[in-house]
Amino acid sequence: MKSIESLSYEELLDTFKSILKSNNLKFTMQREAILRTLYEHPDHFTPENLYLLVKEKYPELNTGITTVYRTLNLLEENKLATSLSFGTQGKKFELGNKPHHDHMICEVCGTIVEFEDSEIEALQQAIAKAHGFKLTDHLMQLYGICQNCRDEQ
Amino acid sequence: MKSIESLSYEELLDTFKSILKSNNLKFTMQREAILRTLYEHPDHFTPENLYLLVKEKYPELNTGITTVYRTLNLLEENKLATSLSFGTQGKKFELGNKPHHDHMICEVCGTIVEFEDSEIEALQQAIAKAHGFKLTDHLMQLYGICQNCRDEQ
DNA sequence: CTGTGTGCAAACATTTTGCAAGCAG
DNA sequence: CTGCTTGCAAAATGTTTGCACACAG
Repeated sequence: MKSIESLSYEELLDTFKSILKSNNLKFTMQREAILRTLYEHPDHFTPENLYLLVKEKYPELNTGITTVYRTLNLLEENKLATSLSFGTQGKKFELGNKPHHDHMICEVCGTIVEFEDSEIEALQQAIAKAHGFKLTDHLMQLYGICQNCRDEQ
Repeated sequence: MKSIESLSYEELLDTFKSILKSNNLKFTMQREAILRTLYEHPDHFTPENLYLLVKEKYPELNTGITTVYRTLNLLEENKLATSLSFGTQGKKFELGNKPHHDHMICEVCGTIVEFEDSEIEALQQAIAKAHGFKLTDHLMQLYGICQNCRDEQ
C-alpha cells in the first residue's frame, strides 16, 4: 500500500471513499469538506477550529460541529488522521498523510514542530521488550520555548 | 535540596508546610489528608479516585471533590505532584516524590509501568537544540499490551 | 425506498468558579 | 479578627448521544 503521505488529494479522496464503501457508509458533502480542509491546511486543528474553518469555506453546507467530531473520529479510526492530547484542553487533529513523527510544542506561542527520530523509536522498542510489553503506539511531546519567543524577551 | 523521592512522610509534610507558608496559604486537615493518601498509595490517581479514597479514609473531614482538584493543582504548581494526560478522559496524578521517569501503559488493563532512559533524554535535548528550542519539559508515553494481558488471550 | 447522515438540543464527563459560611493563624 | 479555605451548586469546557428530518445509494 502506498504511503498516505504521498497521496494527491484525488488519491486521498479515493482512499476515503473506499473506506466508506467497505463500511457501508455514505459519501457526503460535509465529509468531503472536512477532508479537503484538513488536506489544504497542513496544520494541527482542534475540532472547534476545524469546524469554524469549514463553516467559513463551505457556508452553504451548514456543517455542524457534531459532524466535525464524528468525521474526525471516523478518520482516526481508519488511520487517515491522528490526534494529539493536550491535558484537559482537548485534542488536536492532523491528517495522517505524513510519515510517523512526534511533536515539539512551544509553550509561549503554541507552535508545533514535527520531528522524527529512529534512534529513539528503537530505544522505545527495547524498553518495551524489557518490560514484557508489546508496543502498539506511543506519544512523545517535547515542551519548550522556540527561538522566536526567546528572541522577543 | 534533597530529592523529593527520598523524603519520609514527615519530611514531605514539612516541605508542603513551608510551601504553604511561603505562599500565605493555610495548612488544613483536608490538605493533609490528600497529601497523606497520595503518599501512602504509590499509584496513579484520577482526581475522582483520589476523592473517593480520601472520603473513605477520612470520612469525618467530608472532603469535597473541589478541594481535591484544588489541592492537586496546588501540589502540581509546586512540583510535589505531576499529572499525566489521557486524551479526553481526564488526567491522572502521582506524587512527585520519584526521580524523573516516563510511562508505559497497557491498553487492555490500564496498568502503568514507569521507566527512565537517559539515552532517550539526551536525544531529546539534541533534537530540541537542532530546532532552536529550549526544552522545559517532555511527555513520553508508550502504549502497548502487557505480558499478562497477552497471556490471557 | 432503505438506511445512513445531519443539525439541533440535550446529555455527559471533567474541571473551574461564585458564594456564604467556617476555620487557621 | 482577617482573609484564606471549604463544600455546594452552578458554570464552563469539550465531546457524545437521541431524535426527527434529509439525502445517498
